[in-house]
This record gives sequence, C-alpha cells and structure tokens, in this order.
Amino acid sequence: MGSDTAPRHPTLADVAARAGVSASTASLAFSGSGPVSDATKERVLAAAAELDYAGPDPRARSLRRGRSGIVGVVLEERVRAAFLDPVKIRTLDGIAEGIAPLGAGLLLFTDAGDGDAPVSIENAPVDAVVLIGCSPRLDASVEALRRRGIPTVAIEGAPGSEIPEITIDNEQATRRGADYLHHLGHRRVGIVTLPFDADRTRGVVTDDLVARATTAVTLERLAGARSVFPDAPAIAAAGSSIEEGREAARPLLDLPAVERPTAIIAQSDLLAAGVIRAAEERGLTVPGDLSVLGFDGIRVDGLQHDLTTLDQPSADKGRAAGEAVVRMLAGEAPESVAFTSTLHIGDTTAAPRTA
Amino acid sequence: MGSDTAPRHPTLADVAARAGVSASTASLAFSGSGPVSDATKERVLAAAAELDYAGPDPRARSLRRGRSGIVGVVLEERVRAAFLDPVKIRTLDGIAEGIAPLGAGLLLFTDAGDGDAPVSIENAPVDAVVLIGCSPRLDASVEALRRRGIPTVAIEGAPGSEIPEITIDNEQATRRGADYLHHLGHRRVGIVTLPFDADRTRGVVTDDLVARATTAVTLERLAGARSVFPDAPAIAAAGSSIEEGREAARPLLDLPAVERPTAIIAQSDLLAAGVIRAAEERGLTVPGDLSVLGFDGIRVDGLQHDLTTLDQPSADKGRAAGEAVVRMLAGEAPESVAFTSTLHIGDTTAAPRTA
DNA sequence: CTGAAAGCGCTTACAG
DNA sequence: CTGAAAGCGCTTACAG
Repeated sequence: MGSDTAPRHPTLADVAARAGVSASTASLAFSGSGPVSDATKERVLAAAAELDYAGPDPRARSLRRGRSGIVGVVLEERVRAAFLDPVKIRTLDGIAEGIAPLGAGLLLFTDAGDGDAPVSIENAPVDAVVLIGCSPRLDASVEALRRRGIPTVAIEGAPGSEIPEITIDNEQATRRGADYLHHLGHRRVGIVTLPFDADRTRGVVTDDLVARATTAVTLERLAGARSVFPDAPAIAAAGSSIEEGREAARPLLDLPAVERPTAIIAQSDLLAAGVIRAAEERGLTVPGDLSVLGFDGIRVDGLQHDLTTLDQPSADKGRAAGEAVVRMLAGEAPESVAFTSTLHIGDTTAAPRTA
Repeated sequence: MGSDTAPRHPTLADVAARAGVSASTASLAFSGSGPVSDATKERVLAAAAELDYAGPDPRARSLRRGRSGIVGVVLEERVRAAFLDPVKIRTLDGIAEGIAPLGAGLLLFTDAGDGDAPVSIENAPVDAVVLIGCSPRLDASVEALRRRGIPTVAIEGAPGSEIPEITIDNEQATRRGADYLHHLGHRRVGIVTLPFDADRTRGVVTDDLVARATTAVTLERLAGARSVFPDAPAIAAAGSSIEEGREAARPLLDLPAVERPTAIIAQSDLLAAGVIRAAEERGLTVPGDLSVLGFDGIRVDGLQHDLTTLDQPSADKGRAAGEAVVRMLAGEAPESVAFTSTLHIGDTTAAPRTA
C-alpha cells in the first residue's frame, strides 16, 4: 500500500509529455487534421507506442466535437423482442445499409420510458435517431429528441409531428385485401389487430379503445378493413407473434358455426400464422373453412401455407430512414417517404363454403 | 446578422443560473445522488422546464463518470450482413437478454479495421465488448481492447487470448455428424467450409490455406470432419449463405458420377441449403443421390427439407456472453463457457445408393 | 443542505 | 509548424 493503486491508462497529455511536445501538437498528430512535421508526428506516435496508448478517448472527443458518430435506433419494448420479429430485422437491415456512408455505429435501445436508464431517449449519446414502429410512446419520444436537438426520423406512426416519416399505405393496402375477400364472397369477417396503446390491452376492440388509441398503424389497418366490413368484430393482440394471434383468434373461432367468421383479417403475418394454428387446432381447414389474410410479406418459420398477405417493403423503409438520417446530418432537409404494399395471393384464401 | 446565430441548447449551468443555485446543486437535483432540499430541487426542475432543458448531456456525463452505459457488439464485416444471418440474430437476441440487467444500449459495429471510422474498435464509447464469431481479425481486436482497458468476451474463436470465451464443441460435434455419415455407409465425402481468413479466399482448401488460417471455427469443424474422412476434399466458401454454398458445391458435384461425393458436410445450415440447391439443379435428389449435413440448427427459409445438422445453442451462447459482461462490469472474474451441440437427424441424409 | 473548485481528456481557434 | 489557453458540459470530493 503506497503509490498508485489503479494502473491508469495513459492519456494524450502523457504521450505529449513523453514526446516532448504540447498536447495540441500531439492531438494534431493523431487526428491528422492539421500541419505537423513528419518528424514530430513520428515522435508522438513512438511515444504513444511506448506508453501503450490506445488513442484519443472517444468520450472526450465527442464532448469536444459535439458528435458521437452513433446513430440510435429506438425500438418499442425490449431490444430482444425486435430480434424475434422478421419485419424489424429487415428494417434494421435496411437502416444499416442506409447509414453505411456514415461509418457510424448503430445503437439499439428502447423507449421504455425510463429516463434514468444508462441509455435512453433522454440521454443516449447519439447524433441522430430512427424511431421504429408504431410506438404508443412516440409523441413523448419525439418531444424529448426535439428538446435535445437530435435529428429524428420515424418509421411509421408519427402523424402530426414535424419530423420526416417513412410510411406505407396501411389503410389502402388493408382495404385492397379486404376487397379481395369481399369479392371472394366473404361477408362474415373477423379482425385480429396489433396493440392500440402502451398498455397493449388484449381483447375485444371497443369504440373506447379505438378512441384512446395511440398506435397509428393499428388504426389505419383497422380503418382499411372496416371500410369494407364496417361491422367486423375485432380482437386486439398484445403484440405481433404467433402465440398472440392464436389467443386473439379464440373468441372469433369459438363462436357457433353460423356466426363464426368465414375469413379473418390479421394485421401481421405472425398474427395470421397464429390464427391459422388456432383454426387447425379446432379442426377447421384453411382456406376451406376459414380464409386468412396477413400483413407484411415475411416468410413465417414453420408455416406450411403460402400466406395471402400485403407485402410491404420493410428493408426499403429502413434504407429510406437511414438515408434521411444521412441527409439531415449533412444539413439537408429530409423528406418523408411513402411506400406501397402489394397484395400477394397465396393459398390461405378462397371463397367461403356457404357462399 | 448580429447576435447569436445557432440557437444553442441550454446547459446545466444555464439552468443553475436561472434557478439561482450553483451548478453543483443543479447537478445533484438531476442525478438525485446527493442531499438537496425539496424546495431547491423543485426550483431547479422548474427552471429546467422553463428553459426547455433536455437533461444532462450524456457525452459530458460519460467523460466525467468514465462510463457510457453502452455495450458494444463487434460483428465481422458489415452490420447488415449480420441481420441476414439467423445464427447471428439468435446470438444478438441472447446477448440482449444477458445484459438486460444493465439497462445498457447495444452498439453494433464492425471490426473492419478502419480505426478512423467514427465508431470502431479503437474508439467506440463502450463499457464492454462482445466479439461475435470467428473473426480473422480477432487478435488485433482483442489487443486494441486490452490497450483501452475494455472488458471483452469472445463468442467463438479467441484461442490463446486472456479473455473469457463462449464456445461450442465444433470439432467433436462435426465428428459426430461425420461418424453418422460413415455409419450410413458413406466413404466419398466432400466438405464445404466457412472462410479461413480475412481474405475469405474461395476454392479448394489447400494445406497452405489451412496453415495460414485465422478462423478457429472453420479449422475446428474441418478437423472434426477429417478425423473421420481424412482425405475428404474441401471447398471454402467466402461466407455463410445459400448462394455461397451453391457455388462451393459446384466443383464437388460436377465430378464424374463415380468420383462424386455421396455426402457433403457443410459447415453451416445456409451453406448446406446451397449445397442442396446445387444438387437439385443438377437433377440429383437429396438424400437419394446425395446426403447433406449442416451445422447450426436454424430453420432455413424456403428450404423444403428437414436438414440433418448439428444443432448449436446460439441464443444460449449470446446470453452467456451477456452475463459474462455483466459480471466483468461488476468487477467479478468471468469464466469461459463451453456449450454442446446435438446431432439432429432430418431427411437430408441416408445410406448411399451404391453402398 | 449548498457552493467553489478542480478536472474528466480532448480539440480548436488564436498567436507566434 | 508549434504552443498556451480556453472550454466542451458535467460530476465529485471537499469545505462550509
């Protein structure tokens, strides 16, 4: 017990001292952004090597420069949930591609609303942010980022805010799918929806739930379905997963045969896969006894059907968001981008048996 | 043109001034980590609200505190490539789960070797790092992180380094699969491998290539296969993808029928799927004309077969790495973890026709 | 409970 | 080409 305890890592000042130059000069030697003689530069680098100096501290550098070189991606809910959702993965893939010119890192975190977490919307050291997906907390997030002065772009669901949005035609696309079911002869149709709000309330979709909804995507797809089937009963799931779809389908499928829907419109492919599973568990065949329409256009692992669905360009959306970030960071004005989904007719829809 | 141009964001000092307290007190009011009277705290918060202050700057905070609250994940090659690889996705998922107690963000970047990029191994503002997967540049990465004093754990492929490793039984598992093929009666077996080095050299695997290899996983799986089939010809792919597998299978499948392998051992499921596609393009049936063994245990999108493969616990590996990070950050000594893969017998392997 | 001071490690005008 | 100085915005002992 005597001298220094923790073996402190060397700093630029240490390197400068050893090289016999000023800190400014040492800094220049590292950044290369100034006139330094080759001899001096060599001396600094040699000193750094001798001290096992790892290079300028990124924390100090980013404080001083005001930029961190990091682009944030804000996911709703837990980060790991996103890794289980093929749509999110494809979107992330697109973002990574879009921001590639930046050489920036991608910081993933959530808008769980905990501003005290080490990394959150309120305090993440990011130069720009992409908000992904229909988060109920979106308004608060956008506001927090505005206060921080951080360029932001939202993928889906920031209606009314000032930030650029990357969207798809949720309502029109769903209407197109619903129209198709209608043309096939379906009249009793059920809907399985994504969550409406931060609480992710499960169960029958009431007027009240709709009125208090904060998730634009859910509302838009619901409106599209109801524009064709105004009275279609809807059940809200708590998220986009096969299991949630299976649960949500229950009240619809357990109705007496004469009341049971002949078709179900699901707001995501994973939900649709759950609906199909629920139907098959009850001995119903798809599309014989029940037609099922999805949304997304992903391939669902293990699903034996070619799902009829609205194919949306997830990766394109991500890339557009990434490119918007690059533009904003360059001081340009980014623009919102709207993509279009296409109806893919698979083998999970057919005319109803009793048509 | 006169006064201030850029509408500077308010700082803690501004808030303190407006609240009529010192910066120290204002800081305390925000962090909550000190004794401040309720009245003062309220005054500070009110001043902050009036100034639209967004809270302490994370860059300054992390410089001062010495921690960023960010865990880095280093991927080989481009970030977006990882989003296309199911094994990586499952591993990331596991890491996210493992570090959940930290509330930390996950910063994804690559070890592309460009230390001048805004975010790289040399300068990423991270508290700890997980190196994922068999990177040829691993040694350099580990060394850079050691110099920076950043706790590091490697998933696969850091033999000989001082850092904890999360591994699986690559050699033994592959040997188990090869044994199974041998028992089925196969004697002419080909191998399609992952890359051996940073160059990702494609083509016939020569002794020279093996001698210069820097990717442990590739070598271990190769050794496992050759322990059963010492003379098996091997073709290296440039990555783990269906297309690479398809290409790599070509020289093996284009041999005259009497020399053509009756079975191919692929070092990943994606490569195996490519091998199967290549076989079917040539009118060969699997497993009738060719048995195919994979590695990973993922479901390959669009593959009509139930692949015989070595099922490895990717998510578990990620979680173990995340937990190791949490332990290191808590000052505990982490330990290496070795997982075991299991042989899954699907419908892509059978006795050879000429057995 | 509150304030003055130092300092985290670097970069950037500004002189020379 | 090089150096002295200021400051990025905060937090943390240390006094009081």
